[in-house]
Amino acid sequence: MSNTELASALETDALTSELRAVLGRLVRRLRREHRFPLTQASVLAVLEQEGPLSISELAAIESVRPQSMSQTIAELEADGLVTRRPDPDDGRRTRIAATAFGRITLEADRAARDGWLSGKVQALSAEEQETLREAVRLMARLADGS
Amino acid sequence: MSNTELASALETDALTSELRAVLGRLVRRLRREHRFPLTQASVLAVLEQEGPLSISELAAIESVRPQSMSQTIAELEADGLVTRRPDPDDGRRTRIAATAFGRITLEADRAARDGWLSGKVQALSAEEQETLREAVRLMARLADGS
DNA sequence: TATTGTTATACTCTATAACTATA
DNA sequence: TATAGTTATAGAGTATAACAATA
Repeated sequence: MSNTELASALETDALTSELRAVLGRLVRRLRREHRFPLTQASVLAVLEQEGPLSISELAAIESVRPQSMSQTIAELEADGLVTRRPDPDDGRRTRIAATAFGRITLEADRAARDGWLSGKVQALSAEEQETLREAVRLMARLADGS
Repeated sequence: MSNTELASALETDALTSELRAVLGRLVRRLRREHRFPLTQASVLAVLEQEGPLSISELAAIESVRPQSMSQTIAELEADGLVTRRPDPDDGRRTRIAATAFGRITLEADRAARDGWLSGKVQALSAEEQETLREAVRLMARLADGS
């Protein structure tokens, strides 16, 4: 490895470490702004956007195991935030949908939590927002790629 | 609010949602690549870089409560990855340091975990890496700001 | 057999409350 | 009183293993 390549690799390692550190801090910060659990809010937001989905579909979207999603949905249902209906075409599947109460709760949570982050994001300049937008695409590739 | 402002706010909200979603997926992905727990690895890396630190200092760096850090350090110590020595100047403080075994273990973990992420980051173009670098700075402001 | 989903169990990670010891 | 740290307890979030029901 040449000196130039070595220097480049060290810079990449530093970037990687910093990325990992800031991810942790940002997730923890976001968690502290909550009304109800972060995962539940995330699932509810997906359901509101995408309409009724099955447990497996939700698990794939969130990159968690179906068993974990099953638990999350059970909690949301116990709180009256989602309903489950049998899929008319496939007896194995369940169609999960947000309730009206779920949508209202999500909106209230957004005002508190995303509200905090949205405010922060809005305070960034247009150029900074564009940088963040590109970085989100890059991070999605990192997270979802093979 | 004008139509232009409304459109801008909606775009910011979308960016915020996507940022939140990708953070979750990336953290989970990173967790799956582990040898030993993510938090422990993070603390060990700080200790290796910054030398001996107290529980409170580590808690501040990681943005967690001192009680939580106390628990993390107890686990690291039980595994022989760090040592604790009384601070000679302040009887209340403890100086936490990485052991030789801790440094070796961290290196092995990096090969597996940061190795995975580093490889991903290195696969990005120079421009993309620069975007990510800027975004890390922005996210640090979001996470650590008031 | 393959897919969908559940239940049981355990581990990671973090928090709050209540406490001790030192400054 | 204020600061550093610990212990106890609880809750969020996720995983693996074992299982039942349906395709």
